[in-house]
Amino acid sequence: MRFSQAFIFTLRENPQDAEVVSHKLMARAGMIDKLAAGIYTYLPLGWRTVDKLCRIVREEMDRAGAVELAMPCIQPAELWQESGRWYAYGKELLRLKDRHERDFCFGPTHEEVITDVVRRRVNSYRQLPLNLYQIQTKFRDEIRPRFGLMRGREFLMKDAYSFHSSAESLDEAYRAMEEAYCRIFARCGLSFTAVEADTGNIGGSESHEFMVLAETGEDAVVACTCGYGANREKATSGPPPAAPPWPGALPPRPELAHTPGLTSVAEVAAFLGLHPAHFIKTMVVETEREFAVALVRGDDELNEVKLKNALGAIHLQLASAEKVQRVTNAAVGFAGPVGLGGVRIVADPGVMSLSVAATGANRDDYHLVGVVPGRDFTPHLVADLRLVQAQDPCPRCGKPLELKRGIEVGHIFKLGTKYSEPMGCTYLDDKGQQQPMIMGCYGLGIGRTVAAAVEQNHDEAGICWPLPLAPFAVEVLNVNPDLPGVAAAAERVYQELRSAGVEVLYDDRDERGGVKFKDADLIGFPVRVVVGKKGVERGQVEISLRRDGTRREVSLAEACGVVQELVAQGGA
RNA sequence: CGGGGCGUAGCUCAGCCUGGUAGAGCACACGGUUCGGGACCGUGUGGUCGGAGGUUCAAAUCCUCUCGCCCCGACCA
Repeated sequence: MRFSQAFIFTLRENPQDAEVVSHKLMARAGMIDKLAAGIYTYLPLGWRTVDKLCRIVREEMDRAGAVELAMPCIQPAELWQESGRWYAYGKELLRLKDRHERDFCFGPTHEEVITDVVRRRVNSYRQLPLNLYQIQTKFRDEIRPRFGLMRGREFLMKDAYSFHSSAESLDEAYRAMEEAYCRIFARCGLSFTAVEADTGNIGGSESHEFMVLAETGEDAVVACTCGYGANREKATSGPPPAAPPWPGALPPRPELAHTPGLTSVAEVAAFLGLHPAHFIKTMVVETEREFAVALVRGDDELNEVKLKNALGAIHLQLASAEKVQRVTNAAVGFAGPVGLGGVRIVADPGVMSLSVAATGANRDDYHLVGVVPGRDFTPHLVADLRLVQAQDPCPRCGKPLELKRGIEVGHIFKLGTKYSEPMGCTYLDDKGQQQPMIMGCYGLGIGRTVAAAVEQNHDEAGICWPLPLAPFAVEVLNVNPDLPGVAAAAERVYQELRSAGVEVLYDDRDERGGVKFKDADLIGFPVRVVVGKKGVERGQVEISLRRDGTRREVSLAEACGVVQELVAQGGA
């Protein structure tokens, strides 16, 4: 491909709305172009990279025994009503009507469609297991799209769905997908980790996320040197340090303490001469069907996802001040479990292990001191509600946990029968009994993975593509296009590389050398062949690597061979 | 949805406070000098100042409404 014909428009400056490096660099390199919030055009260079990733994904999916198909992006509401998600999904689901006023949605995911496809054809355990995948554009009307391709509304995703007649079979497919994902990300040159994850609204029993570690990641993950890793939403820890001994004598029953205007644990603790760990932090939350109260130790934070799961809720949020008032008869900051009725109370084990504690009195400007869990109140449920902190002991080995940030590039789930059951996707087992199929689903964000690759592979000058994702492996840079001898030499190298099957871009533009060098660095071709006047006079060209900047002079005749070798070595 | 910010040339922005002929750099076109790391000089093209309404002799500038975009939060296979 010749640069002059390649539709490449680089930007000298960062677009005004770009926040993270991947967005800035991909926009400047002329790979993507924003059309609307969270909606992007892949320009030719960007599309080539996407295509590279897709090929890798297809190879690994095929290797793992999955079969490709393509489902519609527009889906009828009926299917979503069958699974129940038409009602469970919020505004994130883009709903539309056709000219007959029939309801449709733009698919944010395809469990319903694939389940329908399979249920109408497969009816025997002999036809299982199955694993089907597609690479397709999806749309989720995110509340807040941001960070370019990292959180778009319209985005490309590979999604695979497997169907089984036994948990063992599902497990096999799950492991195969896990391995395929590792191979995919490794082939892309990404440094990543797989962590345990919450299953969210998709549902299911087991779930792992593939995280590319990066400062700009939107997800918090905890990791231990022993190999334990989990999304912070899901992470557990060993027992945190016990609260310090209670100062003074244990009162026979809770006593009121006047704490005017003191609403935070830290303030009240300081005022009463107690440690924050002596407190029971009491939070009122609201789910789609009830109010509930969560209790964690004063020095801990609430993990809302854990609470949501403990309550069996789909949506959960902290109650507004007005609703807190209604539930506790007090302003925010004075809630406590003692004497609180009419709502379910869920306590973290850390709260129950306090021998004595202080907490809100459900009365403005008062706290209770000397509260004994189990004596003065009894929660309806005790469950892990604690948000894991850095330095907490690892739940497996006890060593201190690390807190990192990651970009979620893949997510795999064991769905079980969450879709097959309501949608009647069943098979006859070897005893002639009808059973719902056991399902798994496996997502991989294409655009997000590309963005993550840029986050991990760039420098001051631009992108440093890992060779497998580079839009072109090699650029031939003609420094003096006006000199016929140089042009002929560059043309020769270009043609030889092309004939050799190397993906090469020839910068034949009538531009100054500096402009071409800057563009080459920005776009980030792993290998560069510079053809210029001085070299050509000696029959030499310069070959350099983007990643480490190393250069070498080789003869014109050798150039193609050397480049092929470098490409074969991975361009690094 | 709550809080904050921004919409002026293709791009990045100044001008707005304090109303009075719409600007710069880059890009683009032409001429010349340059030519291995985003060249220089000259000339030129290009703008319903996001939109609607209002105040005023006069609005990019002040007021109201509206749309879009960005950031923080809540939210999220």
